[in-house]
Amino acid sequence: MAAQKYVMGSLFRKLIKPIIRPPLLIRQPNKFRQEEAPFIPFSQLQQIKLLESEITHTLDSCTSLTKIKQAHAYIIRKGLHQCSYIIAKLLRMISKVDVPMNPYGISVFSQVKYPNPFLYTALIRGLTIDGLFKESVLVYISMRKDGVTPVSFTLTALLKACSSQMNAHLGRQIHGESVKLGGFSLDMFVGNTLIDMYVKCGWLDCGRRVFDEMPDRDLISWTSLIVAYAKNGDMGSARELFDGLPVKDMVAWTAMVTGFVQNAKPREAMDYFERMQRVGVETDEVTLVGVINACSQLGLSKYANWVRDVAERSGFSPKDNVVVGSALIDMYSKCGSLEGANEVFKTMQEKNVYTYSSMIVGFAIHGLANSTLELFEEMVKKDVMPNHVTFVGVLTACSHAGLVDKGQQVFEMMEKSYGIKPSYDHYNCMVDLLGRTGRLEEALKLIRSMPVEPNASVWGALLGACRTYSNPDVAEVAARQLFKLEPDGIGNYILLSNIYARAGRWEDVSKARKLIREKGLRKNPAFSWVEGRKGDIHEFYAGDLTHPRSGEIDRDLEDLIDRLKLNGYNPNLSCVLYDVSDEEKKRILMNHSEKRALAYALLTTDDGLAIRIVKNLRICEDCHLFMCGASQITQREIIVRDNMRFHHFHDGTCSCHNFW
DNA sequence: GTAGGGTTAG
Repeated sequence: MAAQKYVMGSLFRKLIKPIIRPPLLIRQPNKFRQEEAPFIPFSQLQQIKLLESEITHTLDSCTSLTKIKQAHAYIIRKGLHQCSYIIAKLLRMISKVDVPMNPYGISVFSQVKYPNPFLYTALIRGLTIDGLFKESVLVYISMRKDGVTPVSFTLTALLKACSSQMNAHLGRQIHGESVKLGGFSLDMFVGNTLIDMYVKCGWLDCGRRVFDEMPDRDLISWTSLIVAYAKNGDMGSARELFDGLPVKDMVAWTAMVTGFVQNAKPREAMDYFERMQRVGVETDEVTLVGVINACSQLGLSKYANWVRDVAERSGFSPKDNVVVGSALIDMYSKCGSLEGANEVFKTMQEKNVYTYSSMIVGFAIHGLANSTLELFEEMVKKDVMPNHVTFVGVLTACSHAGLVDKGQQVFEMMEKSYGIKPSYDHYNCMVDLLGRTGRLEEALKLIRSMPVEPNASVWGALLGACRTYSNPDVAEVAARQLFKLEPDGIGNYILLSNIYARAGRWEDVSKARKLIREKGLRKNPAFSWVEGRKGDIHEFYAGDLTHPRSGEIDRDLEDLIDRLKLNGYNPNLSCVLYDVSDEEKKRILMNHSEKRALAYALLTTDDGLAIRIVKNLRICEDCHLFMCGASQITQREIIVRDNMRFHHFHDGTCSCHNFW
């Protein structure tokens, strides 16, 4: 019976809609309505309808404040400035055209005596887009005071505002209230926006609950949750949800690809992208940026060219797409190919701050300080405003090249000339810059002069410098702070113990190692990867001899070491920070993952080709020396990307000039 | 009106 009633109800609404829907002067169902709403005869209604469509049409082409003002004057002349529908349209145009909603939009709005819910909503949306959160909530409050019932639109606009303010409490309150008012509490739009809000505010569980309670879900609901899990580092749950999707569109696939990239799983990202292509899902700019980033993380050149090809074939050429182009620059430089990066940079017609910054960072991590500084000047000349990332690039370049004065000059100029306040990242670069040249005390002074409390990465940069300059005293100062800020950061304990080891303070070494054991922390294994002949990837872990061609690798490596020794190479035993015999130290050094990766590459790739090795930790002095020698003896170019920067080994020397 | 995105190093 009840069901029948409902069907009748909706049928009734459908039937009468064209007759009773007042197309213009929609009045609020409030107490004034009956007395004050003017009666419009049917003949006039027809005319007004025509006018309405004419004005709507004009509004669509409003592209500036002047045009909007003209349109508004016209609306007033025609006597339609009280019409919620028309004014709502005007407000929507105002937010599109970048005219401030406050005060112009508000003044237009306040001329309407009886605003309907859609007009209120247009104002709330407009204020939200302008970032005027408080104002949009105030409008909502006055809407409720006036007895105007919010519609589904209103709720999505408000929830979006709450999400941008990270105020899930208020969002929940507003939603709860609307549930009481009835009707649309969990319609798909509201539900999806609610999920998104909870997720963006970090209330993943609440988001999940909304998802579970929604009577109907669509792809958007699923994708929102997939993204939430991915951002939370839970790719397992993301994958589970994704697998459960009967129909997967481009956005859902892209969410997975990007999710893997954000969780530093580039191989899985590539894998998903390939699957996505196999099932014939289209690729757009966003997908491409994801794959390109995956490739940057992998750092292997064969994939780089393939990805660029895919981009071109999908119709996104760096020539006319600044986003794809900038991402490609970053990718090529992280794959060790500055030529590739440069080539893309030159072909790009539009260059923005991302483009320049990517190229600047590219030069910086390859140690080309002069090119970095030149490009920075060019960018300024062309009126592209640098941002904080640009300065990270410039400062990194100064740091890698030991240009202390220049770096300090740039650091000061940042705020004075460009109004960019130094952030942690910039302090980090400066500590690194001072620390690398041995000015540990100065670096410490800089940290102590910071206007905000120094964070872990700043202290970490100092600790790293203490390792290079074997300074256990300053190291202890940094370590004390780090242990407070990152009690579970294994790297800090290892660094400190290595610094003690260098200084021969073995008792302190064992104390530091005991601390690690007590905390149950596990060391990150060191590994390297290298491309095989067919673009396949081979991973080598330090001391792991399970590669199928381990026997040959061992043999060739010993052979290579013997040849290097004839050339004057002497294993640098001080790189082994264990208190063991020299023989054992030599064995440990030989099993460093980058050496094994090199031996494998020499074994399997053709002469004349550059060998590219990517590793997860910083290259040690002995391996650096070894690579220099190997590049001379074998006459192969060797490019190693460690977690800091690139080293190009060529004919016995390295591009970093042994300063890294 | 609702979902996926660009440049950061140690």
